[in-house]
Amino acid sequence: MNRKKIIQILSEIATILELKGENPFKIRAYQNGARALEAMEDFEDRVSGQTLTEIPGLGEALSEKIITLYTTGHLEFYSKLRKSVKPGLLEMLEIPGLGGKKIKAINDALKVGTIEELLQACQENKVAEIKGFGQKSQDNILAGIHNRERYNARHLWWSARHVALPILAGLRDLPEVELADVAGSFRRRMETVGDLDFIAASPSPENVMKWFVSMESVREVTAQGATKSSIRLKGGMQADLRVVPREQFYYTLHHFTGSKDHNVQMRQRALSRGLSLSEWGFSLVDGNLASKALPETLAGENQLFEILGLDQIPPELREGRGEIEAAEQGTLPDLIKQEDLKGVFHCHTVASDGVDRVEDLLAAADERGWEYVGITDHSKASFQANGLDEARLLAQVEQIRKINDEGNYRSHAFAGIECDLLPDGTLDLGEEALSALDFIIASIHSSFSQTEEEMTKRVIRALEHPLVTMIGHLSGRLLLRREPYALNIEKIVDAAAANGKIIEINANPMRMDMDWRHWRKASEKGVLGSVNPDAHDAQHFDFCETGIHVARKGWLTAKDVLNTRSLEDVKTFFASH
DNA sequence: GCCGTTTTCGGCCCGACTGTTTTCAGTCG
Repeated sequence: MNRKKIIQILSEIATILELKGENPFKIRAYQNGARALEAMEDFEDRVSGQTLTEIPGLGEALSEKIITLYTTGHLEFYSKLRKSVKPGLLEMLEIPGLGGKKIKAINDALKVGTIEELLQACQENKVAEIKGFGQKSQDNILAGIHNRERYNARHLWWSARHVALPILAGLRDLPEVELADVAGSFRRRMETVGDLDFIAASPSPENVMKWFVSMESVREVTAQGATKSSIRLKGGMQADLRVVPREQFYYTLHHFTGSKDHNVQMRQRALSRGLSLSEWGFSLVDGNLASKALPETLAGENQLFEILGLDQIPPELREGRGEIEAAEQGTLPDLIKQEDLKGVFHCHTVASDGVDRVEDLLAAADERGWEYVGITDHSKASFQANGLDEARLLAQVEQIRKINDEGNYRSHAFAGIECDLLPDGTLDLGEEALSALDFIIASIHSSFSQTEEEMTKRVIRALEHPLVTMIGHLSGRLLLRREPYALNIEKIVDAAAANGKIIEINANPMRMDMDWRHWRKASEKGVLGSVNPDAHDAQHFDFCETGIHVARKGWLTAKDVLNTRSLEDVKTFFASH
C-alpha cells in the first residue's frame, strides 16, 4: 500500500476514535503520526530499514501499523474499528459545531445513523430536547447540514487572495487599526486555503469587529465576541478576525500563522528556556525567575525568534520540517524572491491554445523588465489544443528568429515546445524538428491511468533523452479537481539529477507542480527548477507569484532556479545541455 | 499513542466562544 493511502487511514482512525469518545491524546497521536508520515522525506528507506520510530511522533505501535499496511495492505485493527461505527456518523463530523461527543450523545438518544436521519430528527424538533442541546444547537445543526458542502470546500490560494487582500486593505484603512495581517495557511502560502485568519492590533476592538461583521461581502456571522469574530462570506469562504492590543500583535500573528507542528516545536523550545509561549506572549515558567530581558512590545515578528535564539523563519517554511534546527544553526536558505526572475519559459501562443502572439508576450515581458520568454506551444498529439506538427513548428522557429533579429523588443524569445510525452516514453515529434529548438519541455497529456511503474518509466525515459531540457507539470494534478497520476517521485528526482535535467515548477495556481514537499530533497540532489507560468495569455505571467510560493516552501534559493539567470547565462546553459 | 537531564507513569499547547448551564463542557484553531 502506498504512503498516501496509509496517511489517509491513520487520519481516519483518529476520526473514528474521536467519534468513540477515545482519549483525546491518543487521537492526537494518530493525527501527529499521519502528519509525520506526510513530512517524511525518506519514507521507503525508513520502512525497509525499520527506522520509523526515529521520527518524533512515531512510536512502536504506530510504526508497526504503518509497516503492516505498507507490506500487506491490510490492518486488522483498522478493519474492526471501521466496522464498529456507522459511516453516516463519520460524515456528521463535517457539520460545524458537532464533534465526537455531541454526535455520540445524539446517536445514543435518537439512534440516528445518517445525516438524512439527523436532518429529519431536527425537523421533528427531537434534537432540541436532548439534554445539553437546545433550540439554538438544533438550528445550527440544520444550517450546517444545508451548507455542509460549500463550507467544507477548500479554495485555491489564488482565489483566496482575491478575497483576502481587499479585506486586509479595508482593515488597514480603519483609523483605529494600528497593524493588520492575514495569518494561517494563506500566509504560509499553502496551495489551498480552508479559511482566512485576519489579525489586527487596535485599542478599540469593538469598532473593528463591527466593521468586519457588517462588510458588504458577509453572508452570515457565526461568532462574535470581544476579541474574535467569525463570518461566512458570500462566496462560501469562512473568515475569522482577532483583534488584540498592539503589544500582543506579533505573538498572535505568529501563533495563528502556524503551522501547528511549527508552534508545538516553538513552544517546546521556549519551555526549555524557562519560558512559556502563547498567542499572548512569553511568560516565565513557575520558579524560573532568571532575568530574561523580554521587550514590552515586539517591534516585529523577528524579535520573537530572536528571544529564542533563532534566525527569523519566513512563514513559508513554518511547516515543522526542520526549519527550527536550521534557524538555530544559521543555515536557513536565502529564499528566492519574485524579483529574482529574469524571464519565463512555458508560454503558449495563438499557434496552439494561447490567446497572445509571440510579440504580445515579448511586450509583456519587456514591461516586467524581463530579459527573455521561452515559447512553447503544444505538439501534435495534443490535438484538442491545436498542437503543432513538425512543419508548423519549424515555421514558428523561423518566425521567432526573425522577431529576435528585428529587435523590436528588449526581451529575447527562445524557441521551444511543450512536447507530448507519449505513453511509451517517446516524444511526439521527430528529432530533426526538435533539434532546431533552443529547449524542450516534455509533458504528459494522455494515458493518465498507467500504473506507477509504467508512468515512472515513461518519465525517466524522457529524462534520459538528450534533447529534453525539462519535464513539465510532473504529477499532472489539478488542485481540488484531479489527483496526481501514480508516480515514484523519488526515482524521478534521482533520474533528473543523474541526467542534469530540470523539473518544472508549474506556477499555474491549479497545478503548483512539482509539489513543494519534494523540492528541498530534489535541490539537495542538485536538481534545478524553473518557475514556469504555463501562460496561455500574457496576463498569466502573474502566476509566477504562486510558482515562487512553491519554490520558497521547497527551501529554494535563486541559484536553484534556472530563470533567475541572465539571458547570456541561459543561452550558455541551453548550449551546453 | 507518544514521550522522558522531573524517564516507564502521568503528563500531553492553550485560550476564545457558544450554548447550555447556574459553573461548565464541547468545539475549534
